[in-house]
Amino acid sequence: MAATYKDIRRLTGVSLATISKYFNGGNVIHNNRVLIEQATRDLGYQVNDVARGLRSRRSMTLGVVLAELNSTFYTTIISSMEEKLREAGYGTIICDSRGSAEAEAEAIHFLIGKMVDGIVIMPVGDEVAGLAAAAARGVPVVTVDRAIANAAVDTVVIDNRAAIASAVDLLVDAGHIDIGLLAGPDAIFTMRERRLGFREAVKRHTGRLPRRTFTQPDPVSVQGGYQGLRRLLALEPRPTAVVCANYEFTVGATVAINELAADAPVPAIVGFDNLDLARIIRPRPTLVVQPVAQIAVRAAELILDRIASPFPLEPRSVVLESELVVGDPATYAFRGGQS
Amino acid sequence: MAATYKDIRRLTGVSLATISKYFNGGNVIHNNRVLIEQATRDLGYQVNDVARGLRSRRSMTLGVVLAELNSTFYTTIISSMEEKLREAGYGTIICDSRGSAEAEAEAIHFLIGKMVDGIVIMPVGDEVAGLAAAAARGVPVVTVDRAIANAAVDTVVIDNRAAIASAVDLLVDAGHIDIGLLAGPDAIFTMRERRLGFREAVKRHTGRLPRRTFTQPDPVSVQGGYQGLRRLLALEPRPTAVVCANYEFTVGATVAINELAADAPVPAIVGFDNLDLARIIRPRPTLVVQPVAQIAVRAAELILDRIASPFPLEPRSVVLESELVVGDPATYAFRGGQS
DNA sequence: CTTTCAGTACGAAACGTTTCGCCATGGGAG
DNA sequence: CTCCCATGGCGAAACGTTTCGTACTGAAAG
Repeated sequence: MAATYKDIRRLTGVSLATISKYFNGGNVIHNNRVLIEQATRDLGYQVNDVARGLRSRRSMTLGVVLAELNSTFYTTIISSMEEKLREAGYGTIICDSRGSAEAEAEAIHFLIGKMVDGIVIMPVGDEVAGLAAAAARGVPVVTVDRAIANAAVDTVVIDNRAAIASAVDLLVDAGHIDIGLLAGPDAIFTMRERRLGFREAVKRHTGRLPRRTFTQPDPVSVQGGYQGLRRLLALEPRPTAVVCANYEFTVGATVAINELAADAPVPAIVGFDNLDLARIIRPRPTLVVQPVAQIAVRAAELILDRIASPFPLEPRSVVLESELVVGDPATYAFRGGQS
Repeated sequence: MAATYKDIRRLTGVSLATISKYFNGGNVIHNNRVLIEQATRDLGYQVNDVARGLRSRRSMTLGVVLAELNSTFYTTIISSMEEKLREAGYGTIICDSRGSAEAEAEAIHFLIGKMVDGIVIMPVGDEVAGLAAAAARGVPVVTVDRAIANAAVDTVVIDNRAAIASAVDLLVDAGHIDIGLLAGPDAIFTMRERRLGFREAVKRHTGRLPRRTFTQPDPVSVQGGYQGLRRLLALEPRPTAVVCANYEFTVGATVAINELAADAPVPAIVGFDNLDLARIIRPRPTLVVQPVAQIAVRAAELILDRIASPFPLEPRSVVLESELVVGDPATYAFRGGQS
């Protein structure tokens, strides 16, 4: 159905080798160039990347495995990354692991079968099952957002401890002492780091470790943030401020606060990610904002670099800084002790 | 580097044809089956989909072209669709056209080169440039969310007129007469349909066509919704209610309303999409909610069906209903005439 | 007037599968 | 005991490229 080099040869008399050279930017004598271009137009010819990939062993396709397609944070990263990769000529196959390590391993298997030239992964847990398989086939891997225990892969993360510390600092400055944390399980890199950062920061300020933390098993759930905030508020003494360790928790906590009885004391709150949120919620919340576009761009750079490099590179690790976007003072002010 | 059939043959003595049969689920005598399985394990063998795709002319990969990866509405659809497609054994290559018809055509070109077995597209405008090329190569196409003028492709859309009408009905019932519309340009199918539905509904109720509509050239922009609402409110007489024709506009309009002076009359508002929004904004807004998961599933079904069908099918069109999720009465109540 | 060399062109052999046509085997029907 | 048919196996030829080694050309160098 679709035209091939052979059709072009038939129309032009030029050999396959020369046609290949033409389509790969090589030098071709003017006359042949014109002939090939004419034939290409006449036939509506388009290079078959599958055949090309088989022979050249480069599929010009990258795989992306992410923990949750339904999360703004991840899709924003994908969006920037896809743009960058396409500019470099690469297509992007996206797989959603839905937070399951098993699905993640399957996805990697799948991508290897598709002969992707590299894999960008936002890992579910601390171990990624398919990593050995990828390494065995020389498929480079870059992890994003979450680091992997002692694996020789490139990594892009933010400084999670500093991120949380900046939130704690603000709250302490505002007069809060009893601060709660709403985070996911320690099995998740970001949650563990943020919890550690939280403890460090609280200890640094108060000399004591915090007690008020709530761990929600499902990290990417609005519902979890909702319940978590309610649990925290049920504690005695009740925390006067809460830090939410990711976007979904921030949304859930906001919902819960919205539902508080009018006379109930509203806790101060600092959330995570997604600046848009700051614009639609009143009073304007304070958020730890990650440099999403940068994360994406750096990840793309790392993987492209590694693919291009003729010899194995040392594993590299990029750590980016987050920013605390301070909202309406009413949302983080200290309004006196517990009720 | 990676093992091939030849390696398996070397270890087992079984012919390539039989090995192929095994990996395609054919009948293989018990002894051979065991041998092949053993060798597969020993070698860490995995089928090369690129070679398979070249020979069998089925790449088991689908392309998705969407107008904006940075839009919850689209990513939610992608998420459900990817799951469905993967279950059927297909990988998904995602391309973001960023609202540009040119990028859209490029994306289709790119996908055709990758020998995708089908393309799901959320078109930018009323014409899709690459459609002919896809048809010429027998690559089936399904459009989602937006229909395309007289093209022989399958389509999944919602009943946009009814969707908007349900919003207008609610507002009219609440006592509003002077209702504004915040929509994007008519070049976009959904925007055109929703505007038409709006006019029809208003006319049906009031006997007159509405005058208060604002068209924002950039349809997927929060900023546009923000400006649009301010423009509408600057009109004399001022509309007492506003319908927002998509998600981004709804967010933008909400921001604008949040910024209204405390004493300024707040217009009633009905928005579009993304139920999560309803949970974090207080008072709870009224939203036209599209059946996102269903849209995705139906689109996946259509494309898989068409790929599987040995003979060309009639173009099919699926129209789904949206749902009006009514929020806090305060957000749509009529509070008297214009100021 | 030969030698050399840069610039191109070409044929043929890959790349790792699937698929086609043909052959061997063996058990049941006649 | 023969014949048939179902089952499974095999070799070889694709699929549409890239790439390797070789060969041609004409102009510059000797």
